[in-house]
Amino acid sequence: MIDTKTRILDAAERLFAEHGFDATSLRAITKEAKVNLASVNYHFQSKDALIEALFVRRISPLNDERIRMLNEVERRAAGAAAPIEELVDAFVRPVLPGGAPGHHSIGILLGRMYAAPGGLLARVIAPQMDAIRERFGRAFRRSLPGLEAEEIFWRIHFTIGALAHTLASRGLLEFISRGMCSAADADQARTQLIRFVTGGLRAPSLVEKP
Amino acid sequence: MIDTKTRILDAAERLFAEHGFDATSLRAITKEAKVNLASVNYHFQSKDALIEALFVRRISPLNDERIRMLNEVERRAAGAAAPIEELVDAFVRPVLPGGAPGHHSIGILLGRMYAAPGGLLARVIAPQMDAIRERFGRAFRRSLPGLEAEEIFWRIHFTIGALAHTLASRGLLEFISRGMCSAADADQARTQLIRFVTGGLRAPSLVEKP
DNA sequence: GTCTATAACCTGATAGAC
DNA sequence: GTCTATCAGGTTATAGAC
Repeated sequence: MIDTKTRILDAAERLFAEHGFDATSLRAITKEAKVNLASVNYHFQSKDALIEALFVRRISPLNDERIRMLNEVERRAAGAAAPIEELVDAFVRPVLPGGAPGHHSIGILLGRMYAAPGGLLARVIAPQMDAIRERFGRAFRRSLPGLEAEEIFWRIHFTIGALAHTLASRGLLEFISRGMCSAADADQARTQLIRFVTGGLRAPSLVEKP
Repeated sequence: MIDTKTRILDAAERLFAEHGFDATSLRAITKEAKVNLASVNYHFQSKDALIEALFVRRISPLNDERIRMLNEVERRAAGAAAPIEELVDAFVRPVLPGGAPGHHSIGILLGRMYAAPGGLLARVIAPQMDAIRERFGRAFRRSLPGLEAEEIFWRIHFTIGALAHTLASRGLLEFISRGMCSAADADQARTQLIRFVTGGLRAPSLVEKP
């Protein structure tokens, strides 16, 4: 039998992903988790704290996997600049469905969070992103020597946008393609995303070089 | 004096953008708009209907501007395939700040909506996107003859992702760049976005050609 | 740690006078 | 069209027995 705390987190993750944070009540969560209503406030202090705990549980192993893949990529490059495709793969694969063990609905919550009001991003994600920013920032600068630092930040920003949209968008791809493509196809999503993003990162600099 | 209906729409747009749909009560809206609480249910039927009306008011002129710009691009191309940069510009500029007259906070709402639960996308946006999908789909296919139809849909999907993220993301770029770049710089945002997306669209096809 | 019961409050929507 | 007053129901959070 799984313990109460974990069952609450699992149920909350599932329901938040499907209906959003505000539209999901603690009553719905405790009902889904088959636990008592008061147990949420016993194990967590509030609904907000539950939401934070839910992200913290997933993000740490997810970022560990990113760093592990990046280490592997750099090991293979043997001192040379790493191929952009492989850097992008290390960055996106762990958050895509099937990319890391034991994460289920967190992708859609992550994708939604970037646009969420209320400072969730600054409060929860940002503090855990220092190592990622440092390591991937350096790797991209090294593999994209023709770009200014500012341009690289803009392009990482757009990369995260394409990734977040792939994680969280509901039925848009199916709609624009009239059903020809499906965002649920995880292999296609990853392959197409990496190809697109790599092309974007490799685009010529906007800055005239002397 | 602006009429009540418009004042409600303006106040709702502003507050929804700042705090989200669920966290904004009708009471907060009527207070901000300096109108009576009951007038919301008189002019619109419900909160959901108000949200729909709010999008409908902005999307139509915005898509008209996209088509107008596309017409101009194709006129200049004089029968040849249009340059990708110009197609992307026609697609993104009208929704970016300053790109169309009289829209204020709608960008962040649009950007957020793609990831929103509750079928808002299917209910409100999709029905108004037929002309856009048709015209831009054809133009991109013509200007990207090396790509399969499926690949083009995937890449338009990622383009919308990067665009939505630029519209709605709150402080992420500032965070990853440690303040070097700002998403509030509309000219930079548009220029960088177009360069990145154009590179992504132009990336080589994943499909082997015989 | 787990339960019941309830406090204290806020919400969207509406009835009915003007 | 605009107002007041209110309904009916939901919400988070907590107090206190076990």
